[in-house]
Amino acid sequence: MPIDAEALLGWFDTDGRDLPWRRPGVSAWQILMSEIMLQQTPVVRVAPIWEQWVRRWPVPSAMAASSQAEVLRAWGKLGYPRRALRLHECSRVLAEEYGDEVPRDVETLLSLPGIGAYTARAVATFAYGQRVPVVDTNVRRVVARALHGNAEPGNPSTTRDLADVEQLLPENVPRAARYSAALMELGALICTAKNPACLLCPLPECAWIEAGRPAHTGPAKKVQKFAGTDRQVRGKLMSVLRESTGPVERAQLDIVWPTDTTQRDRALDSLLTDGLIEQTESGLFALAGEGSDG
DNA sequence: ATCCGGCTAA
DNA sequence: TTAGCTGGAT
Repeated sequence: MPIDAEALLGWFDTDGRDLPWRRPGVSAWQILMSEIMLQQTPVVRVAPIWEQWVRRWPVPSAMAASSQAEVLRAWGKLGYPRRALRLHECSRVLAEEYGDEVPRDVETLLSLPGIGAYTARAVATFAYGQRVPVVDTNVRRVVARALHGNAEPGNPSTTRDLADVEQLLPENVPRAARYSAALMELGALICTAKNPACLLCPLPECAWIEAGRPAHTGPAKKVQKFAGTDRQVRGKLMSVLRESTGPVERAQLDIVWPTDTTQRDRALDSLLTDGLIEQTESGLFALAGEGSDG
């Protein structure tokens, strides 16, 4: 049972969000920046940072000319700062090896740092209007429900979902690109994880509705903890270095997590390993690339 | 508590 | 294939 393109696109025209990276004239590089920021991060938190970044780094070479520390500071509290580091590296590769432009084909996009299965296809579709299946968490949920009649996606592999969406895409290329955006939008606004707004859903047919909205069967998703984890400690350590204007003493870092010194040391070490921070010759700590020119 | 337009290393 | 990675809003 297909997901009706006419109904979905009509709804997207009237009810789709006017997101800044969907405006006409936004470059592929700027769309790529938005996609990296949107990985695991809500739209409302990304939008203001993205607006700053498109002005500050309108082309890859502009970002490549900035230091890692500058990029990490501008990243602010978006979270998962390894994304910022990879985007910076990506900008360097684009500037040096691709003539300061974003490649169009999925295979090449996949080879770039920080770009995986979702982001490569998102850029190919949203920046270049190609007919490529784009599968994110929203699309997986919509397909699981409307197509297969399941409350939630089953296996974590997206291979099946890519094949499903490939089948769903309209043959007309620009129409297929809009269909992908609309499918994601439906999952973000209507077919949400909790309390889906089925009464507002534009789809004339939905296998999940027709099955009586059965509950999810199978293992529950693992809950991702945050409080008390190394991630929280890393976040606190990074915050100290972001807010400082230069290298800081070890003691400045120690005070943000005084309880568990073993965990604190482990977190600090992992930041060094990830290349997010560095230690100066005199033993002070700083954001990566703090000393390099930008 | 739960959810965000995932990627990478192992 | 899975674990680990951030932080804010609801």
